[in-house]
Amino acid sequence: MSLRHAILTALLEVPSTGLSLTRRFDRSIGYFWQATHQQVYRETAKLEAEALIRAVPQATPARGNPKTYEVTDEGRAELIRWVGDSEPPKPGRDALLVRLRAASVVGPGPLVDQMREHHEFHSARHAEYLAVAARDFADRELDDVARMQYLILQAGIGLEEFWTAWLQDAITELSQGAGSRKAAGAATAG
Amino acid sequence: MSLRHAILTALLEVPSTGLSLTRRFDRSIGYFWQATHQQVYRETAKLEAEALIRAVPQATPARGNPKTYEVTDEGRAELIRWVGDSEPPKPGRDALLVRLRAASVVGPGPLVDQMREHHEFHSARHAEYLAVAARDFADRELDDVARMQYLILQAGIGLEEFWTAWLQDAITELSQGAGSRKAAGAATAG
DNA sequence: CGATCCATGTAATCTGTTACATGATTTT
DNA sequence: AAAATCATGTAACAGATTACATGGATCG
Repeated sequence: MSLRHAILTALLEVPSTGLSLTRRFDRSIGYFWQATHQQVYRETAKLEAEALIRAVPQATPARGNPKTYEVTDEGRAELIRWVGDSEPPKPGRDALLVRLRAASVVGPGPLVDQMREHHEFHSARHAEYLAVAARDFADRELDDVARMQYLILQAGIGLEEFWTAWLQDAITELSQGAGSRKAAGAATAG
Repeated sequence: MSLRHAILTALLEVPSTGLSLTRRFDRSIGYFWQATHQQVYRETAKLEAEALIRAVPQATPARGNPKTYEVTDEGRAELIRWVGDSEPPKPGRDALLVRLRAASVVGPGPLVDQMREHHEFHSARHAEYLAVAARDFADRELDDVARMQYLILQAGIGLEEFWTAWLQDAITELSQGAGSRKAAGAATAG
């Protein structure tokens, strides 16, 4: 159950409304954990009911009557507890690899086009991350907090770098193979 | 909806019972798509109802009366259709990175131990993949099918390689930093 | 003949996704 | 005054997880 803890973390960093939280799930947090606004609203409602977060009273209510949340002491304690939790590592789910495996059985079809799209996506994101790294972490002394943040960013950079390279290989392979032969229904008993 | 297509692929490779399918989701398929036996049974029931797979009549029913499934022509057609489907790439969810980000706000606690476990896991899996690569793909001419399978394996190898290296870095960083200072509640508005 | 494993399933719950609803506030 | 945007939500559903149930087969 990481969503609530991602929200607690985000709110500790800076108190936010549901919508601005959602926006952050499209950006920095969303690089490794996504959530739609419905998930955010549902979860903030629960968290407020459990008194792990609370709405900050507002002097001047803005339009749409937004509620700004902040984390309570109980919320902070819960987050600290959770950080110490251990969870067995589990490999992610990757639909593209499922597709490629299917393609190895029934033939690739237009899968290469898909891969080109993915390649573009990952390569763009890679550039994005590098820009953030240059902007926020280059040429300065990093304290412990900044070093942890940099580590997270480096994970992102490394992953995008990997996928970009792998997709490039895969595209080359599939483009070459497609013309010469057709993939037959050979079996690999997993 | 990749589960059903992962199942179709697996059954095309080799007809299986629910339980042996589940086992394959612990091994080869499970390297990039996991499923519990409940998911498998539910999905095979649906697939059979939709006539995308069918139970193979058995001469000698074994214990527990297992049903062996195979893919119908409709099933194969559906899989081919799905391989051609396009789906926007979405970055995976990674609970460990959420934890690390939380740790950058409330302090790392015993997170390093977690990371050591993960490091061990990924390094073991890396070795596993390399063994498979050496056993199944070294020193032989690869046809199109084998080359696609090898591509999938290379994705696994590359990812495990990356995580192993990154975790090593992260562990070093966290071990160094932990003694000197405590992470304070500095903010990074995402 | 009790323990263990094979094989399939039900039920409840949680998490995530998609579609739609509502009202208020800017903008044009 | 209409259109677009802000902000929060409801409802329905799909997908995933966890706990438990059942009955037969084999093993010691």
